[in-house]
Amino acid sequence: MNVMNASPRRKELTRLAAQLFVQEGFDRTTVRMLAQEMGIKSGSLFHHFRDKQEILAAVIEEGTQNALSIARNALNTCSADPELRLRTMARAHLETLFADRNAHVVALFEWRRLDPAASAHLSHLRDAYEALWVAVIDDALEAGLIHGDRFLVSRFVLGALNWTVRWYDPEGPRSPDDLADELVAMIMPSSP
Amino acid sequence: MNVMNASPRRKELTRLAAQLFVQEGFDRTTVRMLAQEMGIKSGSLFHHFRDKQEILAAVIEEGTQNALSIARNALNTCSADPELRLRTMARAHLETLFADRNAHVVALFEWRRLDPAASAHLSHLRDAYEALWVAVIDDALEAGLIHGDRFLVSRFVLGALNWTVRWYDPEGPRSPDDLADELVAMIMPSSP
DNA sequence: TGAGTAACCAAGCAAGCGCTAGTGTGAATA
DNA sequence: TATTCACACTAGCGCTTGCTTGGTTACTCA
Repeated sequence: MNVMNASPRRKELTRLAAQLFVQEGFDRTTVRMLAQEMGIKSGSLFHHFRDKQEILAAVIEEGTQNALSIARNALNTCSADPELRLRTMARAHLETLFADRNAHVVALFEWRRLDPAASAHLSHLRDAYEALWVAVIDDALEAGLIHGDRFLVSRFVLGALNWTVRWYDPEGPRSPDDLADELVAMIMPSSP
Repeated sequence: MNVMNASPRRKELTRLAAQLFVQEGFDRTTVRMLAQEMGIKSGSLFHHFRDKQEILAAVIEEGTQNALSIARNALNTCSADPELRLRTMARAHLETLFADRNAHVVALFEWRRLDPAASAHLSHLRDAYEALWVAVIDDALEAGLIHGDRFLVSRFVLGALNWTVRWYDPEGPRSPDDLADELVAMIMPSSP
C-alpha cells in the first residue's frame, strides 16, 4: 500500500474509479467492478489503496484541488473589475466542473460517504474554494452590481451552477462559458 | 402484498422509509433497518411492498404528488400578475420542499436508483410539475420582469431552489418564504 | 360461529460484499 | 550476484444483503 503518495498509476486508477462512482454510485460500485475496470484483480486493488473509502477520498481530493487551482489562477490573471471577476469566477467554476466532471459529481453527491477523518481534511479544501466565491460576491455587492444578502446570493449562485451537472449537455450548442455569462446576466440588473 | 393501493399503514411505512433513505442513502438502508424502524421484522416488510425498489418508488411518488397539488393550488388561488405568480411558485416550491423534506431529498438524490418502469411512470409526474414552472417563467419573461433564455432561467432557478436542501436550516431565523422572496428579488432587475 | 383476510413472525437461503493472507515475478538497487 | 521493491495473482474468510418460505395471530363480517 502506498502511504499517501500520488504515483501516476494511482492517479490513473483514481480517474477510472471516479467514472465508475458516477455511473453506479459509490455504494453500488464494488471493489470487483473497480478492479475489472482497472484491468487487475480485486485483491490487487488494495496494494494501491488502503480500503474503498480511500479511493473515494482520492477522487474527491483530486477534483477539489483542481477546482481550487483553476479558480485561483483565473482570478489572478484577471483585473480588479468586480463584474469581470464575477463572470470569471462563474466561468472557472463551470470550466472545472465539466473538464473534471466525474470527480466533481462524486464530490457533490457522494461527499457523505467519506469517513469523518477524510471529510474533515477535505472540508478545508472546499472551504478555501468557497471563500474565493464569497470574496468575489462581496465585491460585486459593494460595487452595486447585484443586490441581496451575501450569504444567500452565494448559496443561490453556487446552487444554480452545481445543479447544471444534472441537465447540461457539453455536446450541445451552448458552451460552459455561455452558461456562466447567462447566469451572471440573470442576476445583474444593469445588463442589456 | 398490496397491489398498488395506499393503505394508511403503507403510507406510514413509506414516511418512515423516506426518513431512513435520507439519513443513510437508499443503498445503505437495509431492509432490516427499515423493518426495525417500522417496528416489524424484515420478512413482514414484503407483505406491504413487493421489493425494496417499490418502497423507493412509493416515497418519491408521495413527495412528487404533494408538490404538484400544492403548486397547482397555490397558482389557482392567485391573481394573474406575473410577478406574484413567480413569487408564489417559488414559495410553493420551498414550502413543499421543507414540509415534505425527506421525500423530496430522496426524489432529488436517489432518483437514479429507480428501476426503468418506475422511473418512466414518475417522470410524467415530475414533468407536469416542471411544466408549471416553465409557464410561470414564460409569463415573467413576456412581462419583462426578468430576462434571459426561458430554458436556462428555469433550470437556474430550480437549481438554486433545490440546492437549498443542502444548506438551509428551517430552524434558523429565515423562513422559506423569505428565501423565495430573496431569490425572486435577486433575478428581478426592477426590485428595490 | 366460523370463514376469510391483513398483518406479522421465525428461520434461513443463495448471492454478493469488503478485505486478507500468502505467493509469484520482473525490474531496479546494493 | 543477492536483495529489495512495486505490482499483480489465487483463494477464500466472515459477514451482510435482499428476499422467500411456511406458519401464526388478530380482526372483520356474514
